[in-house]
Amino acid sequence: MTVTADPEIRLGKRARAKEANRKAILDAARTVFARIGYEAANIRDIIRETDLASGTFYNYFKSKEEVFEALANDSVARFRPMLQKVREEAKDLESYLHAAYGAYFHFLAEENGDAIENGMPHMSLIGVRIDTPDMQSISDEIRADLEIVMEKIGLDHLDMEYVTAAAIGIAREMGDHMLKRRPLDPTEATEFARKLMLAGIETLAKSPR
Amino acid sequence: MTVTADPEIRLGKRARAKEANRKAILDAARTVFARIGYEAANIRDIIRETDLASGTFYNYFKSKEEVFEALANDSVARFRPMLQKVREEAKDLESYLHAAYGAYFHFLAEENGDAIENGMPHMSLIGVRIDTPDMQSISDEIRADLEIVMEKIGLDHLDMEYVTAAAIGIAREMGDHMLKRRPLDPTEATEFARKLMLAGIETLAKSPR
DNA sequence: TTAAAAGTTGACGGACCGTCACCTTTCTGA
DNA sequence: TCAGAAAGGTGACGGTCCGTCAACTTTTAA
Repeated sequence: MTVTADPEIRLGKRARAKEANRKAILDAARTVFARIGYEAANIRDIIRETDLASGTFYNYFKSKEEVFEALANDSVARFRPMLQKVREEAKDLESYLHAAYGAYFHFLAEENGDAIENGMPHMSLIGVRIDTPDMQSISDEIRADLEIVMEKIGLDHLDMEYVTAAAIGIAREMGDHMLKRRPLDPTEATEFARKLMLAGIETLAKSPR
Repeated sequence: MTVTADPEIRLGKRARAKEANRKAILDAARTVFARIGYEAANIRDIIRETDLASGTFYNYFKSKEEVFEALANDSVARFRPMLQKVREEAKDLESYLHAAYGAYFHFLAEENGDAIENGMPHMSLIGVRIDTPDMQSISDEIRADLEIVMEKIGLDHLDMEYVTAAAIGIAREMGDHMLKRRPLDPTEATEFARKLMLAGIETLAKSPR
């Protein structure tokens, strides 16, 4: 006899419907964005892909942009634990860069490997040139991580905002290009970025201020 | 007695009006984008800012996006000669990186220094996360330049697409942050990027393939 | 059992879209 | 110089999508 673990039971009918509707809208949006592209898509297209009425959309989201943000935040939510793991396991700067770039490029390859292909704008972290608040917070996390790692080895006198910006800029731009190559090779991209950034940081640290 | 140098004379009334209308629309667009932001702006807002009729807009541009592209291309057109100069004067990799980043960050500072401030999305190269064809061609030019400079010193066995992507990613992301700092210090950003990238490339070149 | 609360529905007024028939201005060449 | 042709400006119009809201249905809770 199940106690109260199953969402079908612990949540009322009303709450379950809400969850389902929200998910239906997000799924529909993913489908529509993939089919005709984010720019071209409109709210009616999305709602038509579900069996809900147009008015219902507005009980869940204010705009197409907000739906996009929710999808992007899903990606961020999936990525964040990886970053957490990277943070915990990193021994030094090199291993941190390796793990962080590795996590990012592999994540990107998996998220977008097939899903995109056609004209769809990047749904995951990359290229979501719409910078959502969640995105910003990832950037902040990385900066904090870098500061910790670099402080350990006495390189914390650098301009950490720029260091982080450079690290992220490399990831974003390289990521775009990596996704266009066949076969997808996130490992290659990881090695490249790691070496580049490591050498850069070490040299900057030595250079006179 | 003026011969035929003055546009007021060498062009017919018709042609002059066309130029003026086009310019009026572009100026209005710049104003409106700056005032209410690119996303929020619509074609009627732009045309209302001129003394033209709505139908006239479509004799010049197909959409708001196309206007944006024209504005972005203006920036690109202003930037391209600088890149040309950098190319001609660069002696080696270090001087090329210095000159190229310098050109970019100073250009950015001048273009956006005041003009932006409020919520306007970046109009110049940076952050125009809408990647226009002209933008792409700048990227290609830089890659070609880097290839030439690096070939001279025997570093041309690297993955030049990734080298270029990294260089541009650093510029884009650092540029965003630079613009948010007061006082604007493009020289600082230039130094940072140059050192980072130079060390990275040299190390990559030495590392076993 | 039933009244209140929550949530859904789709029709509606409003905004912006892109077009096009009409009109004004400029150009051309006789 | 002038008349017919060409270019281009105009704004009203039908169409689409927007976001809202009163009416309705379903769920909850007492």
